[in-house]
Amino acid sequence: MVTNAHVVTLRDVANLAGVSVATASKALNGRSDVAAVTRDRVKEVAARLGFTPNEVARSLLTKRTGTVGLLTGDLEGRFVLPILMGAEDAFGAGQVSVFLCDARGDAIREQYHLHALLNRRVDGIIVVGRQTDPRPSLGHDLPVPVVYAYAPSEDPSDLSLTPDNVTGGEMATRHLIDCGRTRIAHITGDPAYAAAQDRALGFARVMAEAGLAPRGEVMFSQWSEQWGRDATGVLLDQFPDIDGIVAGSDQIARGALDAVRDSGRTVPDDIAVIGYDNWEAIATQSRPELTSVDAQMEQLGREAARCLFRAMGDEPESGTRLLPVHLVIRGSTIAHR
Amino acid sequence: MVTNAHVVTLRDVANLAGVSVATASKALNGRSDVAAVTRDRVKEVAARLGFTPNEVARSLLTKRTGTVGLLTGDLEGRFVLPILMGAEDAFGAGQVSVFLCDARGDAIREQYHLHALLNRRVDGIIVVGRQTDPRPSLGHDLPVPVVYAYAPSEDPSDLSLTPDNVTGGEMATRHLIDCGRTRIAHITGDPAYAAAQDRALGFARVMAEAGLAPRGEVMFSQWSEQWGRDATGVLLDQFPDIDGIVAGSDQIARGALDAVRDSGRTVPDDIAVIGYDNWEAIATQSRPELTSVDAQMEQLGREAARCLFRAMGDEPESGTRLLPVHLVIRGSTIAHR
DNA sequence: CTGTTAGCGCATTCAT
DNA sequence: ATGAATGCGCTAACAG
Repeated sequence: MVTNAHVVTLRDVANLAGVSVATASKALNGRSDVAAVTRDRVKEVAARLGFTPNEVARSLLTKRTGTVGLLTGDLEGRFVLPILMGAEDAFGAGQVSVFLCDARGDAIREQYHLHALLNRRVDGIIVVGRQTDPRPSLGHDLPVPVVYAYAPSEDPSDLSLTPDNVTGGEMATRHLIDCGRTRIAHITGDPAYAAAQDRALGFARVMAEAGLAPRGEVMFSQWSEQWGRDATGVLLDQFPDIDGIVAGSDQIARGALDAVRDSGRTVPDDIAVIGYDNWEAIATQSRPELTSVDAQMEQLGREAARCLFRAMGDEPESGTRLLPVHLVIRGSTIAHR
Repeated sequence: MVTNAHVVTLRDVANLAGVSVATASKALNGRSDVAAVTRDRVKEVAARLGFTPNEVARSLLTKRTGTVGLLTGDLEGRFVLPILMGAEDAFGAGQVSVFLCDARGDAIREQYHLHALLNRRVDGIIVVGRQTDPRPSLGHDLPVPVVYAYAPSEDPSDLSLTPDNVTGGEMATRHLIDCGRTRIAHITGDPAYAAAQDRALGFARVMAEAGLAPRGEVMFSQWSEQWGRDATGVLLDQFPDIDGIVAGSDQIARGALDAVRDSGRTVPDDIAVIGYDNWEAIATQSRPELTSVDAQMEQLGREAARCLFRAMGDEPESGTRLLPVHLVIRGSTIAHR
């Protein structure tokens, strides 16, 4: 703050090095047509003066700012953060800086932020939703490419990346079956969420394939531990022979763990429980630790960044791509020994 | 993407409106010396063409980009996210866009990001740490103001904002005493954390003031539920008459809840438990819900933004300011009835 | 190899 | 009230 009022410019460097601004520019940018001695001298002076190239000026000229916008609906959501991290990471390795915009679930604010981003001439935009339900497209009359992450765009001609929840539900269910369970129920969250429906679909498919009858209907309600406890309580009364529970989220699974223990049964010996999301704070802190399906959000963010990068160069892709999820096995399905 | 290759510029607007670029600029920016009819015409044309002022060009001229950098050491941390949200919110209300940079705990990366931010000519920087332990200063030879949030700078001539953990520890302890508890212990996390030490200090002070002897030494170890369970188990053996536990975090508190229940005792009737951080996912999902101390991170982020805003204008402030925390009372200290 | 000339898009003098 | 000229800091043609 107390520094020299004058930020040193390329002109200062050139003057002090006794060359023209153009030559200084070439020297600093490693262009070939400049004498080695000259280059060294310029670089030395630049370093001595603490010269930092003004990206703003450069951007104005090159029509590329080296910035992208990360437009999120809701920062609070557990899922957006890893996506941000992945994207930030993928870009950070390059030369791109990231503008973070939180619309707080408000369409007006989103529009406002979108304009700010366009005015700032970002090279591209990643839209990160909080749910896997399709969301309205930003439209196609934008001067920059857009990639939708987690929440896909309603418009199939946009490029969207979203985790494969159906396969996730299948994997979870198959894992319980592989563990020798046959009397399995599915407790999950809000039926209004595509995530809940998709996972339930995966569950139903694998059960049918295996020729197993689910213990009761799929139980939809809320994404909370409370619901996990309550639903499990009902389940244990209704089907005392139950030996496996596929939960729609780690929180629900954790509630299930508590209810099973309260009933005097043991996890995983009597009943195996599997969660979803692999939320570390929940999954690794419970007793026993929770086997869970990991949607690899950070990976998704990285991939979104790569897609955007490609779209900024060549032809843009389109369509909704389902990204793979994977299983993290812990003590709630396979006991330690 | 398929749009007009040519982004419309002020010159286009001026041409079509039949005025000079200068006049168009004045009209759009609401300067007084322009005829009402002319202004309307220009505005109409601008709207029709979908003109968006190029902030990059404007920045080059005005020497202000309307951007700030949010430099964080670790996005994963639960504490930085609300701070980001608060800052983003406080700025978003104005005209400032936020660059998000995650150094991932690496000093080299931090330096790298710092340079990128300076090259992009941000108007200011907020440095967000993951712990409340003081961190190295970015230095004073920067051309823009810096505010440190959560993790204060080691240099007292920097401006730092950090939550008041000592008072937080005091509040928690006093609350238990107010609830009629007198045989109180303190279980907390890693003793290497300033947060653990500060809260323990607050605990010790209030106990002394109240003339109460803590049940045993403060138990330091890890910020985990496991530790909360284990420590509480020991405590219950050693001091069977215990009636209150001040936990250094919500996770520890939750472990304590489990251990207390396992011992056949009841919370809060037999033993009151209070957590720290007010981490919703933990505090509101436990049985009973957890009373906790909230450090108001979002508030801290907002305040950091305000401070930076001020520093960008007038004289910069300095020193480490402790921000107030507050108590959120739930069922783990006062039973419902 | 180096320097000169021309802008990038815009806001701001200063004439008119 | 309007417009022509100037320049922010830099890169990219050119010409020397």
